[in-house]
Amino acid sequence: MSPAQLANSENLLSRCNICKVRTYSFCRCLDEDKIQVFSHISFEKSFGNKKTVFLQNDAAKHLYNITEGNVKIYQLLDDGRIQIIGFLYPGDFFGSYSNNKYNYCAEAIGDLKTCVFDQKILDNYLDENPVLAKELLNKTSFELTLAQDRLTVLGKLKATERIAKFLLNISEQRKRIGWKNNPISLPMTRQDIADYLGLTIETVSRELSNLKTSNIIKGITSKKIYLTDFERLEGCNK
Amino acid sequence: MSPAQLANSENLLSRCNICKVRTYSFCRCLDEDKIQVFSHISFEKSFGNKKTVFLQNDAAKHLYNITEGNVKIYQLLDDGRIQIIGFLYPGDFFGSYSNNKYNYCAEAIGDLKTCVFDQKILDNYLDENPVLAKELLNKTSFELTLAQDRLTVLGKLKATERIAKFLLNISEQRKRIGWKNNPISLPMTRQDIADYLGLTIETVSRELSNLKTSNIIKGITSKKIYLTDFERLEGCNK
DNA sequence: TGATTAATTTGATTTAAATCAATTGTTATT
DNA sequence: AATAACAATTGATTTAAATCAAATTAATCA
Repeated sequence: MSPAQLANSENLLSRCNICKVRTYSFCRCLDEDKIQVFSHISFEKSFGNKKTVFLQNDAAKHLYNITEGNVKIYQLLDDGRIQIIGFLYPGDFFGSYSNNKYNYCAEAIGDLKTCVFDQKILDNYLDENPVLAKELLNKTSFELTLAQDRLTVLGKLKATERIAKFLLNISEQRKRIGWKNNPISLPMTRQDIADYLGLTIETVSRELSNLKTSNIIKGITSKKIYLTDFERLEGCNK
Repeated sequence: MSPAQLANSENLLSRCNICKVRTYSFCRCLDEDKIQVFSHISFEKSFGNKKTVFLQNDAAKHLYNITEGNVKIYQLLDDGRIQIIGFLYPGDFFGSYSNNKYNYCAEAIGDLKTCVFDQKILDNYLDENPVLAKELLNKTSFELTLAQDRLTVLGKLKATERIAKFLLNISEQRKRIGWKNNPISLPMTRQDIADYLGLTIETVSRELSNLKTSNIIKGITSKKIYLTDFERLEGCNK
């Protein structure tokens, strides 16, 4: 029997067994015995492009793990200004573990598949499984360091530096989950990049054009970029 | 015997028993039995004003909990630019739980007392105490939401809005740890505020002056400010 | 206490990035 | 393939905040 057939016959058991992101998801810390139980406390949910997963201030009932696709999480100000908090990738989890309200909106970029956990059930599960609690703590701590690094980007870096760092970060992220780090793809729009970097769409576009004419990057399409000169790109952030 | 004398005679046992920040520190989740054991895995350490607790990229061996005083954590760019990641208050913990290097520098603002944990020992302790692991996860998740809120401040808010939000946040923070929320004190310098808000010292000074002439705040001293008009101050951040 | 140094405020000018405006390129639809 | 709808780029102008420059106020020390 193939893994997929096994999945069919044994149902939830093997959803985790054939999961492509398990090696870099927070559930990776569970052994085969535990994952059988664990697979029963989550379910799959898919979203189409631009579909909202949840809104800021919604009651935070669930925690999501990305198994396929991308997500943008963002905060909205009452006059419509948007700040994108992050772009998320397979293996990232989002939602809210500890608060009763979500702290941001979450929206699918392209087709999205997620593994969904009920916050309360997960919370109970953690009491019996300190390994998982520690793994979640590790992942959350790591998220926190990323957010802190981003504070420096938004607080101190010039437009050119922000763009350069953004491109390098995406390249790194790809490496981290085992994809080749060049060329990189930008699944989000220019407006998204602007809202992520605290810039305007025009500035993003201009800075990308500058990097192109300096032969530091090469545009394959507007959403696919080849990083020609890593050294000089790194030099853009002092 | 007074609690202090008891502390002396019974040593570490009672350091936690007389601890002033225990009700809002991560150790609050431990009952009396557990805290006796727990008190042995930490020790006290004090720092004078402007003393460095650790530097960015130092090996992250310890985790600190503030029992008295304030800390600023900041990132340094190689050309000397500074971004202050946060100002920390009694009951806040800092350092790095999951990474092997600290992600920021930490420096005392005024006299500082901390409760120090060895990262590895704490990590082992968590295996036996999922409650503590969950509490740390809760606190870290909360830190993450604060950092995310700050991304919006640095990415999207105007100078006036940043200052207004900053003052309101400090007022809230005081309430959270049970102090009266007005007037507020600003233990940090104007330069620190600027480096925290992604502004310059001149802009901070000017914006504070504007708020004063609009009778929204009143300067008692340069480090002590009375919030005269909360509504209009909140109105400053749309 | 006054002298010295440091911190803060206020003013004049410059500038990086925003805004306003138009054009070009890309994707989807009939 | 032509049209429409959307996304991205490029150009001209404005502006919020940075920079440059003093002046004022507060803190430290002999």
